[in-house]
Amino acid sequence: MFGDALANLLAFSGRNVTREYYINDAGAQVDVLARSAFLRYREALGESIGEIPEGLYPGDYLKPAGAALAKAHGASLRDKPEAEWLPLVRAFAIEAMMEMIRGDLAAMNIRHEVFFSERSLTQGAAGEDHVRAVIEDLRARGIVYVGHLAPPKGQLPDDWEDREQTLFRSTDFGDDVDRPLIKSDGGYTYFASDIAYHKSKVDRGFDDMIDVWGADHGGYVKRMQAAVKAVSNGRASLDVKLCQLVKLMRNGEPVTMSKRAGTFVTLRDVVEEVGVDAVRFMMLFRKNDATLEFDLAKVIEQSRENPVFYVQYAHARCKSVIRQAKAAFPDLDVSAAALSGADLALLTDEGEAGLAKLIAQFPRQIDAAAAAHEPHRVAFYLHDLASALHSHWNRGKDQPHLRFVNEERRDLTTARVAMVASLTRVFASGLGVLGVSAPDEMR
RNA sequence: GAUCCCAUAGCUCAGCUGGAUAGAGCAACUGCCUUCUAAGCAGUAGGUCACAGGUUCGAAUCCUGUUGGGAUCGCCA
Repeated sequence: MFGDALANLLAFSGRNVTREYYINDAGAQVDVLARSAFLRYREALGESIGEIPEGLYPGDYLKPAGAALAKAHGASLRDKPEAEWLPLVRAFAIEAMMEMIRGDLAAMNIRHEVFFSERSLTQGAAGEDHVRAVIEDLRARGIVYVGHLAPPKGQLPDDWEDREQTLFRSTDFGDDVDRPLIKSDGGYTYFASDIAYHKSKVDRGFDDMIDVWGADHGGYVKRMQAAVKAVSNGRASLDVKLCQLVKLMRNGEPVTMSKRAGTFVTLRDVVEEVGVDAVRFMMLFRKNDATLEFDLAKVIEQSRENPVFYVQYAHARCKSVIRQAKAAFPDLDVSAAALSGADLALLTDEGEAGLAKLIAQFPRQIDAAAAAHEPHRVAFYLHDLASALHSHWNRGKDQPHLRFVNEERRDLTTARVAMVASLTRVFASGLGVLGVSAPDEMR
């Protein structure tokens, strides 16, 4: 959600943005996934599989994939050796997972232009190995070498053994130690693939890259930035936005996520409970690097108090004013072109001046938020703007001459409607950046 | 042992890249619906900006150190 809003923000401020989703479909984890799916496949064929063995994924989410496999292949895979079914089941399981992920993303209003497969780096259409190519390129430039790594200070891992390995000279680019590229089993490290992936981005012409990671990967930032420098000869930049892990609470108690115990809660569950607008606004109404405490009970019970409604209500009020103005002056032209001729000098009240000032800040707020890569600023700006509008609106209760629609004064109403039309656009645009809907009315 | 992030009101968080009496929401208390939507407004109360130094005309903001919390630390993903 953070990345989606940031991309919206950058696009809205005039930058050329491409949103990519990096699919981790390589490495040992997908083989585990495939074996787990194969187990569900046997289950779907009627076998009793008992407890899911240690080392495989126990989640129920693979059951549909297993059933689909059974439907597509019958019992034909069951007795074959693993080497034969693994590639097939793996591809099938990856597709099933991606289907699920796409569904989750859609439910949260998150869109991507590109889904980039990690597997394609080593197994491209023409069979080329981009990871190998990058390593060789860097080796030729002396940035990759074979050497030894000192063990970490403090606690020594019990299985530590000194060995010679292929290393990336990330210390030349600001990292603390050099980083290995090839595992002891000869496979590439995750980092090696990541270098190739970012190289691919650079080659495709992306000079300003932004990665969005979970905070548990914080130790990874320096080496990735080092790699981007190396791979682009310092031309490209990489900003890594770390989103803190959500600490899920229920009635003040931390919720332990256990799939077996049925206490596993996904963001999608929350979205389905309280609505995508409320969740998105809540997630974006804070800095990305601050830990988010997410009390499930409170979120659901107090969803009425979510600040998103405050802002959406402000937008709805603006729409209401325009409807009322049309009712009072049926022939009033509320198009942007017509309203641009309104006499804004008639807006002399301090509340109106305050609103006008805030409206005028919108472009600068957008620019500042975009430059800092901080979409939450937009959310806070909108909240301030909504506050100013609600406040001014209520002054019309005691002072009827301040109401937006004045049936005696067509010129004044026109000027006020012009301002409200701008407000409407700002609310709609700002909420659009956050990926939150801007309803015409709330009842 | 090392690196990264965080510490602001009882709670959840802002603080526009160094400016004047540090702000909002929730919780508490007091008012406002025959009038454009009360999902709203006005007000009261609540803070030694973790602590100690430093830079500066000026620091919640920048630097150093300390404490407390979180994350990470060859080949995991």
